[in-house]
Amino acid sequence: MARTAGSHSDITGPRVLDAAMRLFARHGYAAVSMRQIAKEVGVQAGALYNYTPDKQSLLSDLMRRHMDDLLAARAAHRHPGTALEKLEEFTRFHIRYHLDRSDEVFIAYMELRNLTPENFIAVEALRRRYENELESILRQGAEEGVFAITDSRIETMAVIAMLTGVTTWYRAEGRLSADEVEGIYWDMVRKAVSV
Amino acid sequence: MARTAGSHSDITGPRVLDAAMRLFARHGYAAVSMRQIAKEVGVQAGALYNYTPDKQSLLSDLMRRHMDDLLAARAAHRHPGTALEKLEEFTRFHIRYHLDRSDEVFIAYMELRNLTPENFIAVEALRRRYENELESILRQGAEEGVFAITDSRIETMAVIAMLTGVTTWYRAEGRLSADEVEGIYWDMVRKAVSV
DNA sequence: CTTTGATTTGAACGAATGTTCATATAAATT
DNA sequence: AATTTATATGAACATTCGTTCAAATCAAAG
Repeated sequence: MARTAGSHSDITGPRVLDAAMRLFARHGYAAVSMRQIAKEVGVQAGALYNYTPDKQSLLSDLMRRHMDDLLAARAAHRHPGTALEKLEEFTRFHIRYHLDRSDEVFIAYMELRNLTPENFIAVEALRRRYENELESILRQGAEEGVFAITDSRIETMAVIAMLTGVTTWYRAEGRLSADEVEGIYWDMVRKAVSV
Repeated sequence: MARTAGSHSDITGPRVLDAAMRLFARHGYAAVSMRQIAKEVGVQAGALYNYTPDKQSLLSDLMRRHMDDLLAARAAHRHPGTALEKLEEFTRFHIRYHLDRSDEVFIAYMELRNLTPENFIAVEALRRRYENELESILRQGAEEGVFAITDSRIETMAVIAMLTGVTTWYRAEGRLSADEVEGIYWDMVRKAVSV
């Protein structure tokens, strides 16, 4: 018996997913070859198959992990309170979380069509659970009489689209800090859904 | 001399761009082969090169044409008026236009990274011109004292992201008509930027 | 040091890629 | 009917693709 601990797979394994994430985010899943990923890791293409059964699994693993992490992080931030308090918390959480992980977010939104049907269904279900968090906040606000909700599903999608869009233009070295961006978006979200 | 009029290229030419648009929107530029496009047109792959110098030109032509059409349509709708009137006009125009051309819009937002650097610069400049239309409306509203603008560039991007997001979930056969969707989004946009 | 087995290499596989081109087809002018 | 030329074919090109696998490598256990 040998090589149970201290083997390279502990190191190479994560690096494969890491390289795949960076390359998929930059060039797109279909445009990235297994050989490019291998080169980024510093290994031959054949070695990748010790860590993934195929290329498709790299993509679906990245997506599932992202959605799982997002849902877990969100659950950790959830507190009881008024709808307005919850909405502010959700807004600030969403922006902060997405700014910190622009690569994962980019992949999660751009590469859905490159998922196998079954993988797509699984990832879509996780995404739907996250969206439902916001929708139930908006519904609570409507019951409290503080939010003007015509169709809670549409308002949910509109708010999420607005918030997630921040990843397409925000640069850490840019004019505004993440805190300032958070504040501006929170102002807009609050006004957009308020009565 | 022969074949100046009535030749097949009048028919095949547009069909090539049309097939490319549909397939790029569905599967992504990198995932679509010239042979798939040819099959959709009902022709052999070699014949495509009577209508495009290469695959990249198909993408950049689609994008430029879309941005040109968008800017021209927008120019045709532009009227003098208050900032609020202009914003409503912009909002309704944007949603209506984007709902009618979901394939073009999808490509224009998803395939930017597959453009050659020079093509990217050209398309990005057109997109920027369109965004500037909205930004100047927001600035006018700030001067009039009716809009609360902290950073006009951010508010511009936020509004556009929210509006464009409608293409990701709207289905013509769905629960709501385009008119109803327009109305809901206009309510949200107006409130989001108002003082 | 030898053994053991996890890890990596490097070559090979068939299939698919974008593009080219000589050849064939067919429509419109002469 | 003969000629001309735009259009399309179908085979071929050099690469690259995802994936497999026997053989080499190498670190830890005995």
